[in-house]
Amino acid sequence: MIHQGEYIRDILRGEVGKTVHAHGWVKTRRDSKGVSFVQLNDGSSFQDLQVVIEEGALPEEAMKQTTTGACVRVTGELVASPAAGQAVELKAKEILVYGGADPATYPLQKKGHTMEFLRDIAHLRTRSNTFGAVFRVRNALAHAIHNFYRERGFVYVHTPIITASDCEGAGAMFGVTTLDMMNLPRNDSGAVDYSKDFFGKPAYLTVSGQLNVEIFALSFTNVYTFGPTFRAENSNTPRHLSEFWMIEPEMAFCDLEGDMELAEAFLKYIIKYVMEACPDDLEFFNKRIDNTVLATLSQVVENNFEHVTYTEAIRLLEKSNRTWEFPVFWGADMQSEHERYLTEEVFKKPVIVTDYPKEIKAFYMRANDDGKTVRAMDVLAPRIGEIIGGSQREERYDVLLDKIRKQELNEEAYWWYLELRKYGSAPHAGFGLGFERVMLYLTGMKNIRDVIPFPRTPGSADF
RNA sequence: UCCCUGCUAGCUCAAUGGCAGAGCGUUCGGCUGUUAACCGAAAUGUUGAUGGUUCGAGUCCAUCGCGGGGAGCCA
Repeated sequence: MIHQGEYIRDILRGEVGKTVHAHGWVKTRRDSKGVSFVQLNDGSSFQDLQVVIEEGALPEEAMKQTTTGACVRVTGELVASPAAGQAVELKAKEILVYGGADPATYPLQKKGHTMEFLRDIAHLRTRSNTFGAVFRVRNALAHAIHNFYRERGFVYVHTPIITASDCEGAGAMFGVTTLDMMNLPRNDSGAVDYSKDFFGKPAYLTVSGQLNVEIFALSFTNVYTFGPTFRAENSNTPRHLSEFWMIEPEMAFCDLEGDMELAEAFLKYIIKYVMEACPDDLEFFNKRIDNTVLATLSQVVENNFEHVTYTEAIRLLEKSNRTWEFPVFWGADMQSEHERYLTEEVFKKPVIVTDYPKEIKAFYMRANDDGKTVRAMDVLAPRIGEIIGGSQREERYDVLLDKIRKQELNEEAYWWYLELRKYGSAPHAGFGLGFERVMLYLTGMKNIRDVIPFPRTPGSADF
């Protein structure tokens, strides 16, 4: 295996004169009279290692197989590069071809490909410049998230992926069953008899770890989850996946102000972290994908988020003298066009909207004294819309029970959630952040299917 | 799920209802310490599928499939 110090990333910073072994996949090859140039990449950095092969230095058979897409090990001397583009290059003395790649059929060309085409070859797109950069950033972002919470004493909680409680929210859920679909057990009234199913009752893939993580917040104080989430909604947009990753912090002894403070610090931290960890990759995104990415990220890190209440936001929209496709009035849910107007035209930066009407928000959000609004907050970002949704939770037993009853939810299903308010309740708050939405923001990529290794969307679960 | 739009060579795209094209890639040759190199030549097609209209359909019509943009749902 390859150890620290042996990746191409390390070789590029290596000492001239040393003999090194470079392992990787050939990105391109250029031939001149008497010399060939092979760009080698092992995923460890955006920059390739330029391998220089003088005529006759390597066996002809091996040279024939050293084509775009081939996997090779090159042994040689690291030398200073006489040309621009790289500080050092590898002067080949020996080559081992692990696996060739027929140039006539290898689909990746030197020229740019569309994201749609690359998505169809998800087993090879990881070797392209764009997806190399995307997945290095994704990796750095995951580390940034854990670092942020660890530095603040948060406990990382693994909430369940399979859940038998259908009380997690309004999102459509995927069923999990081992029943024979061709021969379903029925009860007397003809309905499916789930007592015969694997868990003895209907089970689903989780749409959120929030309710579970609240249990841990009321024991470990500050906690977070970071894991996959599933939505069976028939959403076909560049911003939705059926399987995506979500980060959900939850803090005891915390109100909405503390929640917002953490959300802002969190976004700034992870952006800064990735900017420092992946400068080459971000520069590539800025050059080839979206030339506003770097400026936008710096701007977010350096400035404070805007804060408005829902009521103020509605007033701003009403004052705009625009004709909206969806009418604006107090009590209406904000639409994409409204969010975009606020973030892209009024404030031109992330905006935190708070205190929404209780009718358009979830039952567990803490009621304000005005009787009309709840302590909810959405962080809206230019271009991608809602990136964080959170709230202070209703910690008062009677108020929560009343809400569950008024919304005609299944009171019994929430028995343990209610008991958390009965035994040692505490004010607490949290939010959910879509991991891939942050990826869109960081990379400037336009489609969420291109920032996750293997996208799952309605009608599509390849690879 | 709704609205709009697209599907032609490996890729990106041309083609008034009338002979199926180009660039890139590939192969071969040339030139050059090259950087998405350059010059010349060659090979490459069930025009997404199924029906229909027509003397004749890549082009028009219908249905289906898949992609893209927008919307809804949301993270």
